[in-house]
Amino acid sequence: MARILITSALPYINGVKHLGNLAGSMLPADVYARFQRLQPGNEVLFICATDEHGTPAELAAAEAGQAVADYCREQHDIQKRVGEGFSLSFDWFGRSSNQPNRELTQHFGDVLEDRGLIEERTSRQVYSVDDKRFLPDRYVEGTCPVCGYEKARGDQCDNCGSLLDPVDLINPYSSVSGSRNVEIRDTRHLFLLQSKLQDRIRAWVDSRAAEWPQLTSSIAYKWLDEGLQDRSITRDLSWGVPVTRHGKPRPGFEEKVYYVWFDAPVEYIGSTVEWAEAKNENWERWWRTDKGAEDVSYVQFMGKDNVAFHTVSFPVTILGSEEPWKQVDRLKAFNWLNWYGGKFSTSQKRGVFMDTALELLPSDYWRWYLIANSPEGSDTAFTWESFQASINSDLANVLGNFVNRITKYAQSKFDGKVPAEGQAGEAEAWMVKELKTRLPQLQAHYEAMEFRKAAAETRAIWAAGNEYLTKAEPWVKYKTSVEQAAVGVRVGLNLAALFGIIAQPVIPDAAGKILDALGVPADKRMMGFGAATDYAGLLDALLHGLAITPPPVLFAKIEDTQVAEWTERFGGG
RNA sequence: GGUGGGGUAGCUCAGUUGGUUAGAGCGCAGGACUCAUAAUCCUGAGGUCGAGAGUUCAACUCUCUCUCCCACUACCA
Repeated sequence: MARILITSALPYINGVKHLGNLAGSMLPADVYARFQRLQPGNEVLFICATDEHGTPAELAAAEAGQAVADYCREQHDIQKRVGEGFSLSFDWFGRSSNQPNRELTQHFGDVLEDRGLIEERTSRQVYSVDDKRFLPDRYVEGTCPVCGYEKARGDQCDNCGSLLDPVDLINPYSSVSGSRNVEIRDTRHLFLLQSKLQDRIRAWVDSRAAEWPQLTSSIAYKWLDEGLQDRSITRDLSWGVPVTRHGKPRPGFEEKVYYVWFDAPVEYIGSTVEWAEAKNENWERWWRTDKGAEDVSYVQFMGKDNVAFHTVSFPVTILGSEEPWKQVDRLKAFNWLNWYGGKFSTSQKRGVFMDTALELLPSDYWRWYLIANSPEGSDTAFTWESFQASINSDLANVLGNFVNRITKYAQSKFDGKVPAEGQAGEAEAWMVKELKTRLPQLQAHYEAMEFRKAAAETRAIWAAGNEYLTKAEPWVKYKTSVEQAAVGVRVGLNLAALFGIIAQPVIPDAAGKILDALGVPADKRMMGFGAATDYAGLLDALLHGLAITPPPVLFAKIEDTQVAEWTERFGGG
């Protein structure tokens, strides 16, 4: 009996996420969670939340003319609904602004200070008098001291690529308001002394890196090799976790909060606490190795931009606390899903966003495409043409048509019942051999979190079903021997059920329709395939005489006219 | 600039420790079949594996140089 904790990188609160965000963490995490739930005996906890603090949230709220708390509550509800629309099966979708995260973050702040890992330092920051706020580097613009470009950002010049310090900009101004009434002010902040933990973090990475993909470990080692720098973990903002010491406002920090990157990963734990409070469950047996989490296997999913924070920064918080917190075991990172060679972009409205996607097509369509073309090995391009080709071929033609043809035939020739007659022969032996090699491979790909390969293998198994029907040709045999035709129909119906079972992680809605149509009971939908599996038995699992109902067409094809319309509307191509 | 990842059939991508004629899906051409959403099945065409050099009996695979693309580079998250 395995206990598996799964977290997806937390989507930021400032608006509905695009397909790239979905493909790069929430969706594969969901597919993996669904797969693991289908393994007999597994206990799975799948946690996510909105990441709500920070400057962008404040600015987005201001732009929307709302109080930031109201804005976040509204956006959280929207993201929650959209996630449900995509059948993301979070056990809990929390909020980093909720009380549990606040208390945990303050706890970590306290403990780290007790361990001598925090000190106050003064730093110089750009302050916008008119905006009444300190400005993060990228929100300060001005003339580049290197090349003279007039719209350089405070962190980097887009023209010459130089890395900049905002205090070096010539004629700086606020990109929030455009005001030039900005000045450099001293401000006190808490610094986390990451440099002191360099060796411990490296030792920890060494102990885990063998199980991480190359993308993950190379990013972690790069940071370690460059040397961990002490890092400010507080900000001059009002929206965030208040900085406290022993439960009371910290003197001098009344107007400051913890930096969003300090509190966001803590929300993995905080969201679990929210879940436990709501469901009357025990969160510590998932997170405290002294309270039952010792045997938990913890898997994180994220885009590559998040890897450093999960392999280095957050481990500093956890290891530095010297408390028995559960650490990540396996970490799956993704590259980017691109939009016609460029990037998806919220501000430029490039690409398709989750809410809009659901208006166009059912979630299964998107889920299948984004998993079958997952940006695992490198950045991957989304195009309408390949989306159309993939859906029409894989889902409509190979899977949908298979289910349709066999159920319709059973209905017209066998009274819509699973036939009992006939003996398995050569074609069935071939099919058993296919399943015997392919199902364990499918299983292995899922366990290795190789999602493209899992989708390809799933498709190959569906395709083998069509090949089987060509070999068995019940419609030909029916003319001479109804009994022989019955074998093909029985096996075909059982294959349809099996295809529904293996489809569940990726396309849960359609899989459910198939399994319902074939009357497969809930407890017969598990998919743990291995050496002990009775592969021949899979072809004769449905009860003889069981009434089946051909489901309505499972996947409508995507027409050329739709592609043309969407290309026009979304600016692809 | 530094670091990392890529450049393999028209397109999207696999290619394990270097080893016989480099693979898959889509697309394309031809054929078969008719139960089915003109779906399915079979066959075929198509690649000097970014360029050059080196190591080796043997290189898509290892080394070096060059070139192109992308990401990260710690105060956006």
